[in-house]
Amino acid sequence: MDVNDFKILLVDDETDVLDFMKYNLEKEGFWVYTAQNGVEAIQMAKKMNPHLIILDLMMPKMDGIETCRELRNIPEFKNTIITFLTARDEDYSQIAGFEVGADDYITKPIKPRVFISRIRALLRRLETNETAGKITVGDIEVDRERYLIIKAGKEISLPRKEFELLNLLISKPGRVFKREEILSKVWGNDTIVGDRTIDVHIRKLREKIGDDYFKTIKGIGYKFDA
Amino acid sequence: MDVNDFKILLVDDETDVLDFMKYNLEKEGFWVYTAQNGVEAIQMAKKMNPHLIILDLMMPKMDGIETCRELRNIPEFKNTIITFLTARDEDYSQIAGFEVGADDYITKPIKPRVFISRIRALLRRLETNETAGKITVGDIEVDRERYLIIKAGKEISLPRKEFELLNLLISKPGRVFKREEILSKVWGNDTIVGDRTIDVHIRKLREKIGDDYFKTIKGIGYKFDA
DNA sequence: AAAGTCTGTTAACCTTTGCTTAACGTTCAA
DNA sequence: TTGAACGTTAAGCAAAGGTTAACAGACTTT
Repeated sequence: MDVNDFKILLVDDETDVLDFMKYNLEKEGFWVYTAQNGVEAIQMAKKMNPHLIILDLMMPKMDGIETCRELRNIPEFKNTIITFLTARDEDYSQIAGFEVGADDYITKPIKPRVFISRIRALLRRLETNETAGKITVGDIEVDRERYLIIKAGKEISLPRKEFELLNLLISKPGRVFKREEILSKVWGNDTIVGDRTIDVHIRKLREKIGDDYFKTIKGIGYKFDA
Repeated sequence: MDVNDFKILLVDDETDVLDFMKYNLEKEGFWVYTAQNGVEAIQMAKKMNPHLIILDLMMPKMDGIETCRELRNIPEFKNTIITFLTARDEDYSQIAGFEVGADDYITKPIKPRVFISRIRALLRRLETNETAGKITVGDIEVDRERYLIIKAGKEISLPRKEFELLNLLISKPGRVFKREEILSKVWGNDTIVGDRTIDVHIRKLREKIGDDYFKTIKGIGYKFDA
C-alpha cells in the first residue's frame, strides 16, 4: 500500500484548523476528507471508509469523545485508527480519550513536520503486523514511542529521518523498498531532494547499526535483512 | 504500463476549468479527452474507454452524480476510476458522490501539483497488481517483493535486467517470447541495443539457474520451461 | 540575543557493478 | 555446405551507489 492510498478523515469545527491540516496532508499525497461535526463525521466515515480519523475534542453538538465512542460501536470502524486533537495541557481529556478507544492524540498547536511524521507512523501500523509501538527483528528492537532502537541491550537514539527510514525498512524485513517508495513514504510525495540523500541516510544507519543489515538492490532500492 | 498510455476523460461545463486541467495533465504526458456535459461524457467514454474519469459535480442537464450512476451501470465502466470535482465545503455532495460509486473527489480550486500527484496516485491503483507477489514454477520461485529467486531453497540474487528478463519469461511458462517483445518489455520501447545483448543476459541466467530452463527457438525468441 | 549543537541536505569526488559490445566460435536448418 | 542465427568471452564504459565534508536551518542552551 502506498502513501497515496491512505484516506484520512479530519473532523474539526474550526474551518481554519481544518484547512491547515488538509493543506499539509494533501501536500504529502494523502486523501483528505473533512467534516465539521460529529454527525457529519460519522456519515462521511461510513461512505469513505477512512484509514485514519482525526477528531477534534471540542466540538459543538457531539464532541470528540462521544463521536469516537459511536464510531467504535460500528463494526467496520473497530480497527480504524482514531486520533484526538487536543489543546496542550488537557491531560484529563486524554485519559478519557484512551478510554473510548483512541489510538493516539495530537496536541495543538500543530507543527507541520511533526504532525506529518506522526500521521505516517500511525498509518504504518496498518501496513505492518505492528500491534503496539514496538517491533523486534533479529537482535534489533525498534521503540517507536521513544524514537530509539535497542541493539544487544544498548540503546541507540536516531534522528527523525534516520529513524523513519529504518522504521520503514524494518516494517517488512526482506522486502525491497524502491527508492521512489522510500522517498514518498519518508520524505513525502512532492518533496524534491537530491539523488544522494537516501544514500547518506542509509550510510548513517549502517554506521550506527551495522553494515550487513542493509542491502542495496542496485537500480531498485534497499531492504533490511537480519 | 507507461504514464503515456493512460487515458483520462475530463467532464466539466466550464471551458476555463476544462482547459486548465487539460493543460496540466497533457504536460505530464497523459492522453486527455473532454466533454462538456453528462450526455457527451457517456458517449465519449464509450468511444475511448478511459482509465480515469473526472466529473464535475455541478453541470446542466445531467449532473455529476447522475452521470456517475449511469456510467456505473455500464459493465465496461464498472472498474473505471471515477473522481468528482467539487467546490470546497460541499461536503454533503461528497457523501452523495460516494454513494453512486465514486472513488474520490477533488476540490476546487485546483492546485496543479496536488492535482497531478493525486491523479498519479489514482492511476497507480491500476498498475499495482501487475508486478507484485510471488510466482513459483517447478522448483524455481520468483519473489518480486524481495527481489530474489529461490531455487531448491537456495536464494539467488540477480541484477536488475536479468531479474526482469527471468520475470518476463517465467510469467508465462512455456510460452515463447519474441525477441522484439522481450526488448520492448524489458528494455523499453525506444531503447536501441545490439543484437547480442539478449543472448548475453540469457546466458547469465543459464549460468546461475541452469541451462535447461531456457529454451531457444531459433529465429523467434526464448521460452522458460521446467 | 548569542553561541552552540543537532539534523538534513547537498556537492564533489570515489568506487563498484552491471550493461553492452565487439570479436570470434558454434549450431542448425535449408 | 553454408550462412544466418545464436553462444561465449572478456573488456570498456556508464550509471548507480558510497563516502566525506561542508553548509544551512532548526532547536537548545547560556
